[in-house]
Amino acid sequence: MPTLSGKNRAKTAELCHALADETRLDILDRLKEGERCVCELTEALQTGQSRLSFHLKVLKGAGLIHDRPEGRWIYYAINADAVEELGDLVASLKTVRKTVRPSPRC
Amino acid sequence: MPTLSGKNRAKTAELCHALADETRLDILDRLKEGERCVCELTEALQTGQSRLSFHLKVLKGAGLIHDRPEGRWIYYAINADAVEELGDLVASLKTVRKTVRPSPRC
DNA sequence: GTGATTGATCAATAAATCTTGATGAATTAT
DNA sequence: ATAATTCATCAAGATTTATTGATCAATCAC
Repeated sequence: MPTLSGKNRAKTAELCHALADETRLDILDRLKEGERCVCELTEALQTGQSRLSFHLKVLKGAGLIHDRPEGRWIYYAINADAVEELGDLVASLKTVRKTVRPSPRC
Repeated sequence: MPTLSGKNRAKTAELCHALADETRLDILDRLKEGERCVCELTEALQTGQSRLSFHLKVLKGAGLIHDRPEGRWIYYAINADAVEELGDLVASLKTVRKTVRPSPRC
């Protein structure tokens, strides 16, 4: 349960950092259709293989995707658990207290 | 509705980037208790005012927080709408298709 | 008015991130 | 065995982001 506080904060930041890039969001968008190998993604995103590999590594490092080597190919797919964790974060942010405060002093 | 695709992608990336920093997560965690002025946050986070101001600007730029100037103080608070948008992103990521694929060729 | 406080902004530096092209390991085809 | 394909990794450079200290405008107290 990665929340805003405690030692999970670093993990939450890493998760969000992985999502903080248009190329990586694009990758995730493709993976929503199901697992894809790197060459398929390279073709789809029209970009360099090295560049794609870098972003896949970031996504994998954050736990958002996982890979499944099969012969010459490596298939990547969205990790549902990580999405759950992200949901927890949103839920946590929703527990905002109604601002009932006496005029504060600084 | 900021999803993974289309022109909203940039906005989604900005939203996630704002969350991709431990200091900013810390700020949000404090703001969950209700609105706070900068000097309160500076006190709570034990950090420089300039540094805090920078991160507040990032959060505000992403729409995650809003400010309310009152006399000498500026109160910051979480923007519930932005949290909703984040929820949409998570929902979007949950619509992952079951990987039913014939062995693909590259 | 003077002086203190709140908070933004700027300039300079430091640090992290991204991109590109090259190389190399592993697998498959011939 | 040789050659081609898939993909990771590395080094170098460019671009972004974050930190620090200084300055400035606005508000409030006296």
